[in-house]
Amino acid sequence: MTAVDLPPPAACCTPLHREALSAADAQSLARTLKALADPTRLRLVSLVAAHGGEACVCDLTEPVGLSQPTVSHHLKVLVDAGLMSRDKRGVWAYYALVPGALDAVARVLTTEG
Amino acid sequence: MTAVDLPPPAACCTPLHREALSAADAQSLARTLKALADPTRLRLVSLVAAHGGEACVCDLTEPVGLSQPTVSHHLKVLVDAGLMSRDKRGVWAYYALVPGALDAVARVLTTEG
DNA sequence: CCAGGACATCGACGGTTGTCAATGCGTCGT
DNA sequence: ACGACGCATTGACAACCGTCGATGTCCTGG
Repeated sequence: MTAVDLPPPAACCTPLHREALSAADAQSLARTLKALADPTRLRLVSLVAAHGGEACVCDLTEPVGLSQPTVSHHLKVLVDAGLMSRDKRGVWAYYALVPGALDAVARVLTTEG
Repeated sequence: MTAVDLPPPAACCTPLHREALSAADAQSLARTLKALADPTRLRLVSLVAAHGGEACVCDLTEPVGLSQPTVSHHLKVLVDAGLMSRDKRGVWAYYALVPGALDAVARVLTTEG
């Protein structure tokens, strides 16, 4: 894996309701949204947030009721999308929300103002 | 199609960063996000918004560069997700954003405040 | 009534995705 | 040094998704 497909920041730029999205921007935003568009990953995000902003895989496997490899896979998707960060400390890998990443997505979707 | 899987309003309820999402809420929100997590559908949304809030299929087919059945399919997905509305007037079918639907999604994702 | 246009639906096909069991890799006690 | 633990990676498989061409349906104009 060459990490060639790193998304820019997260869901950069365009307000979505002001001007027609370019094909490239649409693809970039879609990649971020696709990372969120899964019940398991949404639960992982909210579990991490409710767990004090940080949690290791072992904290998450049981609540979501899936196998450890599957949870690891989902967390990797979230990290690759720039929504979460991974910090390996000793034997444990701590996952945390990237501050502002979700808000950036929300801002693109907002049509108010 | 029995329209059995109508999503509640759109992406109801839970703030996502306050409490752990229930499995049901996660599934509901994921369904809405999945409707948005496609480059073509994002462009359709922004095209409709930039087109004065309303557009017919014939206005959208050429800008996205896809076949008419494909565009119709994507629009149906957006309508089923509660993000767009369809109004058939004569021969044409006019699609419009459901006011507040995108903002509801954005509000769930926001972690500020 | 008939021809044509706008849109929806159907059937099919390739690519992607979510899941698991099995396995590999570091790290910590003992 | 060795075994146990936490996590990542791999390979496989079923289910789903985006796309198209072909066809069906409804409205309009002549």
